[in-house]
Amino acid sequence: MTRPQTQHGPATRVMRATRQRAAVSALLDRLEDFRSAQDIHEELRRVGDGIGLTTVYRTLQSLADAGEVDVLRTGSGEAVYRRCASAEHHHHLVCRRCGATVEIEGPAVETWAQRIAEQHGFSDLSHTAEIFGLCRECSATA
Amino acid sequence: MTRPQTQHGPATRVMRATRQRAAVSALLDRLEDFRSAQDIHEELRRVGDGIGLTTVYRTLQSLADAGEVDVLRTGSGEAVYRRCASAEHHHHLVCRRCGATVEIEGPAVETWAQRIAEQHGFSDLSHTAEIFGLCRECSATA
DNA sequence: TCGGTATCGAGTATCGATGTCACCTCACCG
DNA sequence: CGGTGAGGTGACATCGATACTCGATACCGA
Repeated sequence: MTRPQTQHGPATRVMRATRQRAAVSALLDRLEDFRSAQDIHEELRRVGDGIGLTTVYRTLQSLADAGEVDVLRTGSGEAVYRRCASAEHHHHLVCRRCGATVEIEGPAVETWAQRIAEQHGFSDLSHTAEIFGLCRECSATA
Repeated sequence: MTRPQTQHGPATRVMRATRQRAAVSALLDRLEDFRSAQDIHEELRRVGDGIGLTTVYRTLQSLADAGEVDVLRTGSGEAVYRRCASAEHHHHLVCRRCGATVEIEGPAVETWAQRIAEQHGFSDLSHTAEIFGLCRECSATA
C-alpha cells in the first residue's frame, strides 16, 4: 500500500499534490486516445502549463504504476498512455492510424491464457492482448 | 514473390548469401529462447564470427520481414528475436525470468479478435497476444 | 508563517535502433 | 576464370526515448 493520502496518518507519505501532476492528470482526462509522453509534454507547454519533460515521464510512470493509466507500446517501441474508463483488467482495440481506442473485454482470452499456462506449469502470469487495425473513418480515408 | 533464387532469371533478386547472414541464421537455429540483437551480436563475436552490430540489426530485420523469425518486445521495449518451429501464425508463452518459450496456438484468440474488430468496424487487422510467467523451473528456484 | 522534504527540471548520460557512406564481395557474364 | 556492378558490410554519427544528477523550488504539516 502506498497512498494513504487525505488522512492525517503520518506513515509512508508518497505522491504529493503538485501543479504538474494535476496538469498531466487533467490532460489525460480530456484525451481519448493513447498518447506518448512527448505528445503530452508538448500539449501541456502549448497550453501554457510550464512543465519539464522529465517530470512528464516520471508522472506518467507513477500513474501507470498506480494503475491509474494504461500503457502500451507502439510497434516502434514507444510507450503510449491513456486513462481508461475501466479500472478492471481489459484490452484494447486501437486504430493504428489515428489512435482511436476502444476498451474491450476478453473473457475468452483470460481463460485461454490461464489454461495454456497451467498446461505448461507456468505461474505468476500476465499477458498482453491488443488488437490493431484501421477504424471505420480511417478505412474510408485510406 | 521476391526470391526466385537458383534460377538464371534476372528479375528482382534479393537477399544474397553471405557469411554474416549464414552466421546469424545458424546461431538462431541453435538458440531456443528469444534474444536481443545485442545478445546475438555479442555471441557471434565471442565465437569468432566477425560481424558488425549494424549488420546484425539489418539481418534480423530482414529475416523478420521474411517471416523467418518471430519478433516481440520485452516490457522495456527491446526487440527480441527467435526462430520459431511453426511458420504458421501463433503466439508465445514466455518465462520472464529465463526466456524459455513455448509456441502456442490460440484459435480462441483469433476468433475473438476478429469478432470484436468487426463489431467496431475496424479493418486491416493484426493483433498481439503473448503470455508471460515463470516456468516450472524458475518457479521452483524463486 | 516556517522548515524539512518531496518534487521539479535543465542539462547530460545512456541505450537501443537506425542512417550514412566508403569499401567489400557475391553472382553472373563473357 | 577473372572482370564488374549491384547489393552487402561495418565503423561511426545520429536519433528518439528514457534514466540520472543535483541545486532550486514548492508542498504540507505544525
